[in-house]
Amino acid sequence: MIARVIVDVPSRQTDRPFDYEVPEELAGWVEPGSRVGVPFGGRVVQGFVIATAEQADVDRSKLKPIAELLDHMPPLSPDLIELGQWISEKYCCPMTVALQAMLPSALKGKAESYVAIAPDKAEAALFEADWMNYIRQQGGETKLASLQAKFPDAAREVKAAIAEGRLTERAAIRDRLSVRKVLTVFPPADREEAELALTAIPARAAKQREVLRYMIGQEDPIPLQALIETLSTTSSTVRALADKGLLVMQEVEQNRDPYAGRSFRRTEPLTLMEGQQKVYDQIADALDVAEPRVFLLHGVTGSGKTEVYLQAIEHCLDLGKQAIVLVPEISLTPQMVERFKGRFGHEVAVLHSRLSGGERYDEWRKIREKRARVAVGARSAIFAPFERLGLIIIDEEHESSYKQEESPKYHARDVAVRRAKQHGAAVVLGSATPSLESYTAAALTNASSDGRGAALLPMPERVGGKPMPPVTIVDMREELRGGNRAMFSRPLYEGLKLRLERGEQSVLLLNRRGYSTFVMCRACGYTAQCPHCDIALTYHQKSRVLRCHYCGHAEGSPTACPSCESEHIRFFGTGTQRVEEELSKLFPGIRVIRMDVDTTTEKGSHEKWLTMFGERKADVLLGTQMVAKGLDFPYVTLVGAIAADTSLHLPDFRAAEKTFQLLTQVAGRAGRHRLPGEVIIQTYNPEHYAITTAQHHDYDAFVKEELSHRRQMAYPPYCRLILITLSHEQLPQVINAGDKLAGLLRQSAEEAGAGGGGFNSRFIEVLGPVASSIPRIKDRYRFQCMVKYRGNVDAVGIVRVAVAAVARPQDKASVQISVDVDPQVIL
DNA sequence: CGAGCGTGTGAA
DNA sequence: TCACACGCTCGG
Repeated sequence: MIARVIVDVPSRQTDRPFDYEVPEELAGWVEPGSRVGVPFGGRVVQGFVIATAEQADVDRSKLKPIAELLDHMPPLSPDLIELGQWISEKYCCPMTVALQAMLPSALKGKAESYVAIAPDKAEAALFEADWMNYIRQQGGETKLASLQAKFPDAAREVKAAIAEGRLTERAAIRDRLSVRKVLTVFPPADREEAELALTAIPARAAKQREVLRYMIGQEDPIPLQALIETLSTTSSTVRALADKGLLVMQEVEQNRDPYAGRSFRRTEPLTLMEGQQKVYDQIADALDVAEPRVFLLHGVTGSGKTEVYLQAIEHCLDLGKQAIVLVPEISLTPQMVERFKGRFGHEVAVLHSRLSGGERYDEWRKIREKRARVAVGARSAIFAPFERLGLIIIDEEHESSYKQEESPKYHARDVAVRRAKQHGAAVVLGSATPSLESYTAAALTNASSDGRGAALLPMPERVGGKPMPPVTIVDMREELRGGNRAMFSRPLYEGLKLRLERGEQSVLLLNRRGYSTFVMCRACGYTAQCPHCDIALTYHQKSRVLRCHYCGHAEGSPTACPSCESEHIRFFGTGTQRVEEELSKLFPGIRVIRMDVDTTTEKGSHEKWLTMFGERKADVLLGTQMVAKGLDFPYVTLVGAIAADTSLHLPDFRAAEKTFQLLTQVAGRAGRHRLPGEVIIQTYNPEHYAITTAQHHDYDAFVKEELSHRRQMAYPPYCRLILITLSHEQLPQVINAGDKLAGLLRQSAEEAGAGGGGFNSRFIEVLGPVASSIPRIKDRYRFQCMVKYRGNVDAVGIVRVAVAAVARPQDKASVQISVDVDPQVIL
């Protein structure tokens, strides 16, 4: 038998299957999806079997055998292999990168070298070197790495021994992590016999007696460690009993359950409101017919989307299928997990980035081994290895965290639609502020109603008929004219004061971390820049350093201008740290929790701060966009956006969309319960449509305006985009490669017969090369080309060919090229 | 990507 | 004449 193997060497020229002989003894074990170790170019690497065959692609004598099989159960199923193929094509990445992205990183094995004493040379005891003795002690074989560590000076001798054949070398793939095993003690099988034996234990072995007596009274096996602790004894006592055959000790597989010891209160389905019921019925119908469908659930904040999700999942499980729920990383809080665990108990597997590698692996195995039927997780949970997928829910579908920034640069929404197609599953995209891509897909579908695309499910009312909180826009230019130069406008100041007096809570949003955004000399105009990136340094008050938010570079803050030596060097712009300081000045004794990347890097800290806030141990929750999402606290009655414009002027065609979404989301945090809420937005652009429409919670008005802008500028959803970024340490190299790439792209575009310009059904246009918006990051210059296209054009294919041609000299000095396919309209 | 090989260069 | 450095090719 032949196996087609994708080797784990992520490069353009090895991105194709290689054929291997399947050894006789593995014939029944190796199947598509198996993970194997194979000899490749003089070493052993990890690989994935993507197919098996009888006939090889190449001369059979060239074939090498598979060296080892790495798992009993193939980690990939055929549908995931197919999905990997699709990802690799669509997002322009090597197949192995796509496949690896679908698995927990624990399954990324590295080759390890072992050396053994050659069997026929075993009598060569003449070699009484201490390293040789060491190998013998280890049972005749040991890791080369540990030999190197213990006997650093023996390198020459060991090498010689291998060369002469006195030692044999073998390579094997070792996983980063394995199943955790715990030594566990089992109660005696025959209690009467054990009782009898108890009397036979000598009087001086009091501890042994105690242990045995305890174990006789025990129903379940308990971990050795726990036993030792409860009876304050030692392992030798227990071992002695085991040696006498009175107790059994065994390695037992242990799941690292991140939610162990936490009980979740079981919840029952709630009665749905009329609006919810209508939406639920449509999803349930789709589940019954088991055809691929996409729904866009447009529900305002607080409209009860989650309950609809839960009941849809329940229906899906009743049909004998499984479900995936994606939520943005940031809202994977215990509260969120609790809702799912509360309804579906231990059948829920939770996958997110704050889990340790081992925990993540164990949750994944729970799915693979069919012990879980619901997966709740961030982006990568879309790859949960279910066999009969019935339903995929993507909550807050507009969130940008569904797009992976590293290769493979996939968008979970697009992958979800593709997976649903494979399984005949339904996709439910939920949001209060749907992305324009999804919204137009739904609008087009409803117009044509041919069953393809996305069906729109509106839920315009809040549960309990709660009104949306009133939103006040404060024009900061007016404030300035009125003589207020502070960061808080008078209305926001008054609002905060009132909340403090009433003992209510406030949430403040500022999309800039650090203390100040830039440092400038008032005398000569010098600004502190990062020496490695073309970006201003941010001052951090606590550590008193200037830090680059792109590469992490840090330097001491200057007291005098490094350029003109003037002392008029000042900090400008406002970051979260500065707001915190200002709050303490204005309201002495105020309790502020600041949440940004600087305060939430520690594991569990995010959760800790939110719990504190929920227990009303703080008056104000101040943070970057992470405070905008999914929080639900009854005593929050004021929400303030300190500088709504921060995200409005970013060099991104989605800037207005992101601003609208952020403001709408954060506004939804206020007054969700008994106490009425209020929202204050400070801005220098009070008449901008992203802000005025957010003020009135008017999604439709925003979309109308934004779509007309997109149409004018020919941006998505009116076209598709591919952004190609080139980077290199040397500027001329980047410019050169950029020109060459753009030339090739234009040539292919022309050959594709779709000339630029206009809105004809087929077009492709190449823009650039131009310097990227941040022209240098980490000492690398950056240029970019953009490909805009519409209709039936294989733009990704054209890009792939052009990139391959430019990146040909594959030494490490060559220009790095990254291809970023913009999330596409679902159809 | 990385091992191995061929070519070329330099020092004895 | 040999040692090593560099770059290219190829891997099953």
